[in-house]
Amino acid sequence: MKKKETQMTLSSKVYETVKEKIISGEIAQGSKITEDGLSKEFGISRGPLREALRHLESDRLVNRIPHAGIRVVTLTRDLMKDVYIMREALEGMSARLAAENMSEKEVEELFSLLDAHEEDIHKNEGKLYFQNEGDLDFHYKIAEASNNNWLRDLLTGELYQLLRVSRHQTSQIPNRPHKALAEHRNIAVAIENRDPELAELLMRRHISGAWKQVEQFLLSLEHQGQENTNLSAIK
Amino acid sequence: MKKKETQMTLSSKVYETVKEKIISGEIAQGSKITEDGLSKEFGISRGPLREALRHLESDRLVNRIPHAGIRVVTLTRDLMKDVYIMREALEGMSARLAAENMSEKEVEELFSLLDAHEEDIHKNEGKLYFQNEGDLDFHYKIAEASNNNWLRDLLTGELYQLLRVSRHQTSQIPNRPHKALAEHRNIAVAIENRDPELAELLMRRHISGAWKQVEQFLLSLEHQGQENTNLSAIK
DNA sequence: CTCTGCATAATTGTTGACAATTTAATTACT
DNA sequence: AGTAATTAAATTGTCAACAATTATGCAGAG
Repeated sequence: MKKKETQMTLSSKVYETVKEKIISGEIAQGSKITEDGLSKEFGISRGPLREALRHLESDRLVNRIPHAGIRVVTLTRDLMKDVYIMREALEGMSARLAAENMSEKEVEELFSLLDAHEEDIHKNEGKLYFQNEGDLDFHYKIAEASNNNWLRDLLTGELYQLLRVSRHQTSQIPNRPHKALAEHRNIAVAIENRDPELAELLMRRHISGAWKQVEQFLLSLEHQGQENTNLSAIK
Repeated sequence: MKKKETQMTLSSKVYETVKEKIISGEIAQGSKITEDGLSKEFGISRGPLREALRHLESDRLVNRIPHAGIRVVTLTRDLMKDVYIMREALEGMSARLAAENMSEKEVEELFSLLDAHEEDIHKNEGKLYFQNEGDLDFHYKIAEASNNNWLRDLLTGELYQLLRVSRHQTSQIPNRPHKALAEHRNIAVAIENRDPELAELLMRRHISGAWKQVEQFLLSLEHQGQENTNLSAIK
């Protein structure tokens, strides 16, 4: 499963590198990207770089305006709302499909994943990073079980990446890991029982509930006059 | 609202042209595309062409294999199933959002659109083209009313385009336009009554019902030994 | 006759220079 | 002094040549 690094095309390598820099926050949200600057930084010509930027654009990690330039995405509250609405629709469907298609073995793996997360929660009480990682792991696994390539690509690609970007902002949210884990377990049980309707319903509730928490957090930030945390460096 | 043709970039012009050629069937499904061939056909260099192909790739209209080449998408039954599942999830959500957000004026326009379709059906009894056009018009309008940029882009972009490609194969399906129109009306009424749950439910039924018809049609084709209609020109 | 290995051809990946467009800064005019 | 037009700088868009990789065809050995 190891990829031959030497055979990877330049543009795909640059794509991965820039993507990680955006997700990690090393390249700030809303900051402007110049092709010349990046190409010199990586020591490549602008050709492959442009293709990498096209790829990032279709991932919605950057916005391009013809002749004007490229800006890294800015996670406004409106954008996050769109993301969570998409997640509710797509992950709900994904949970339904998982309940229909998941093999017995995969269901077992899903439960052992949940057990591992419970361990992590007890061990790392208060360390939100692991909780968030665990949350994403669970959703990732459901998406892979959907047996629908397009759906899986969207959930584990664009949407997943934007969530990782946002995590740097929302990681301070005082969430309740036990509650989230319980919700995950209920979804897993519905899948185990081959109950597609219930699996979808529970997943949708889980995600819309998460959005309510995130939205409250973002609103409280804005009301404290810190709205610039999301809009920094626009100009 | 008119676009300045002269300001459109070459790559975007080529993108639109090739896209229409694929949708119209002028470029056959599964056929191989060479950069050199297309660039000579359009009289441009390979640079902009490659970016156009990248765009088509992210639209899922072509498949690219590194160093090996590019093939136009082939609409297998499996792919169509994925598409309709996506539509059920996303258009269902779109109908829900439309019921929440659509302005009074937009609702009126939606109903007059339906009236126009009814006219078309009576006038062009048996002319399936208009019926399909009308069907897509309705779904297009719902998508635009969702007030969610990402959702709208997906429905009116990738998914919409693939449906247009498939219409050349499925246009022979003996559908019942009055039934489809009645379902559209019920959805519109649910939106008018500001009933998001019902609007979503009806839209999902409408789409999954359409898929059952399309699937039956594709299966009957395969059983008649005409499965090659979908896979022609692979090699 | 089939399989392996090499050489050739075709295609994609990459580069650096050049052209076109937009943004800004400066100058001229009211 | 303020505004509009004009020019200069920076950035993106495009091109054609070159390099790297993969597929193809042929020759020869088993």
